[in-house]
Amino acid sequence: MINIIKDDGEMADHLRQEIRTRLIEKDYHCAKEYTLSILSGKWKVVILWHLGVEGPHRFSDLQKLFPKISHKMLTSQLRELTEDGIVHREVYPDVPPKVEYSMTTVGMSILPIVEMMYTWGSKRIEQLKQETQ
Amino acid sequence: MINIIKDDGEMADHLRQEIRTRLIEKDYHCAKEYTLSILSGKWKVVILWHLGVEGPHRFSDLQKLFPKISHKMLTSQLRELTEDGIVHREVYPDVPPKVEYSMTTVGMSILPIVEMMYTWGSKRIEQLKQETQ
DNA sequence: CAGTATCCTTATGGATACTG
DNA sequence: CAGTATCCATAAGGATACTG
Repeated sequence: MINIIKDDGEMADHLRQEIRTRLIEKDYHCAKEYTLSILSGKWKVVILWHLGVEGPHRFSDLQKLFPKISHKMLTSQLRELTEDGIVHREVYPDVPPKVEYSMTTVGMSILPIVEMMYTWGSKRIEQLKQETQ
Repeated sequence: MINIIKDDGEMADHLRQEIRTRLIEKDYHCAKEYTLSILSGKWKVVILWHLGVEGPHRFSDLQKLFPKISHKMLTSQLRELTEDGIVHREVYPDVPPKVEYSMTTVGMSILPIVEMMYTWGSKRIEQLKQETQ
């Protein structure tokens, strides 16, 4: 189901929300923009990589993986990925709370793009190194 | 050659510049981030699509293609793509000035990723339509 | 543990005017 | 035509304190 809830909170990713709105209103130029709006975000592709390749992670696991990410950023990136149906959020009725994030089927289907980004980026960085030698 | 010129101008894409700096200092977690930093930008993938599929375009051609883009945005997106070696900027000694933008070889090599983004996005949008029926 | 809420600084991006 | 430069409104994102 298209999640029409528009987050008017302070942390709204404005561009992403705009494209979500345009999607619902069938007013978008191009499907590429939708994909980009899902992947754009300082930490999203690395989060997806870890969830896709290594399996489910808890909130605190991800914090340990990315020591430089702020609490607020990690929260918002995960919420947006969940809203877009890429990531599943499982809350266990434990005390203290336990929340696990994992890839959905839709999420796994976007992983090849992330992998291509990795391959292309690696090659390009190698190329740049050669040229500066 | 890695372009080390750091644009301290007002329109600097901060995240992109940060990753460029980290790249030069060999301080990056992952090559995926570099690729994403190149493609991230409200209009970049659509610009790349048109240049890659339809061939070279003049500045004013692109303005006609995207009536909603501001002059300043188009300028900055093209400058960033040029800095990253994705797009070539050819200035003709004409009066009035003529400037033509085209894909570099490196740019063409990133096009498959843009195409995958298009394919994935189209399928996902179709899927979402089905689910809301 | 896994979040929200608030405050505040920095970055983004539109509108407009000017230039070779 | 193809840009720069400046001003200004809005959005993103860090730090900190609080909560179930």
